[in-house]
Amino acid sequence: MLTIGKLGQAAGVKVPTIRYYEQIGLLPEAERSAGNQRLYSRKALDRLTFVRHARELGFTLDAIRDLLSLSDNPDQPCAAADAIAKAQLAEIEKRLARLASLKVELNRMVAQCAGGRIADCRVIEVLSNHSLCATDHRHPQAGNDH
Amino acid sequence: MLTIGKLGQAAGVKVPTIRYYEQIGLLPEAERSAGNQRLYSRKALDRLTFVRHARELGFTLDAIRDLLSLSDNPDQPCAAADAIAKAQLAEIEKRLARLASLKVELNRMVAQCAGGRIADCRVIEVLSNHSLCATDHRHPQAGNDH
DNA sequence: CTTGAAGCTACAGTAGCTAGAGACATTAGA
DNA sequence: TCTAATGTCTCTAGCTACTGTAGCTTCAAG
Ligand SMILES: [Zn+2]
Ligand SMILES: [Zn+2]
Ligand SMILES: [Zn+2]
Ligand SMILES: [Zn+2]
Repeated sequence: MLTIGKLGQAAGVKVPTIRYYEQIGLLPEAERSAGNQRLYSRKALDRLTFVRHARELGFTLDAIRDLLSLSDNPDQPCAAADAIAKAQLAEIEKRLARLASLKVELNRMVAQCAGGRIADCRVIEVLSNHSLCATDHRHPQAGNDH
Repeated sequence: MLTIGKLGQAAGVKVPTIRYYEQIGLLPEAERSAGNQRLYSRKALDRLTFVRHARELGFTLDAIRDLLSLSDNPDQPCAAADAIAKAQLAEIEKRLARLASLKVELNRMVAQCAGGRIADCRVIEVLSNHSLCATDHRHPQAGNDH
């Protein structure tokens, strides 16, 4: 059995994050020692490692919740899990496309500025006026990365 | 003079968002009508349009605050504005790189799954075990996109 | 037995909004 | 002119996924 600190180290997750996951019901309530400290089994470590890896791949906690409960039913068909992964892939692709067009515009802005006064700054100018942009980078609904 | 609703329509910004911007001091306090409703000038519209465009390009509200105050001093050199834009570009590039590697992994996961039971699902398998990943997509600090 | 690290709970804060409640203002039509 | 519909007001709470704080208790090493 591991304490929360050891578990965190082993999984690469900070201690408060583990407690947070328990609080929101993503992880089951941990067993407690006589002195009320949380104790974790190896299985709990696997679960947390799964969570961490899915987070690193950008899945939301809600998606991870679903993935966890799917992975608890090994005999079920995996279509639901695949659908979640595909949705995540689509989301990532959407963000990639958006970021790519932002990059184009930012590059243009920065490259076109000659470095004079604010009054002549291309950065300020473009920010004031979208019609100076080359692409339609406009906000087709994004999510958050991290 | 425009009411807040007209202003929002003209700039493409929702009414509560305008009030929020005022509340956090990003926009100056608006004049008020006899009946205590906010009234905006054309200059206020320009300012809000600037904010919206900068948001669409992914700048944080803090960065926008700085850009706005820079743009109020047209005779100053524009180095500071350019630096903000360059930092934003760097940030976007960082996120792009990360998302690109996430995309690789998600694609692999999805492609490798044959669509059987959860027990054999490649999606679940990869999520359980990072060593099945092709790249090192690991979390080098990300931010959020819009 | 003492000390310091690690654990506990509970609450506040982050970014950038969004949504709702309940009251007042304005405007268009009958 | 009255009324109904829409718009606006303030205030509060909620969203994601944590992170940090305060003030305490427990545990392990020396
Ligand atoms: Zn410049
Ligand atoms: Zn633009
Ligand atoms: Zn599958
Ligand atoms: Zn991986």
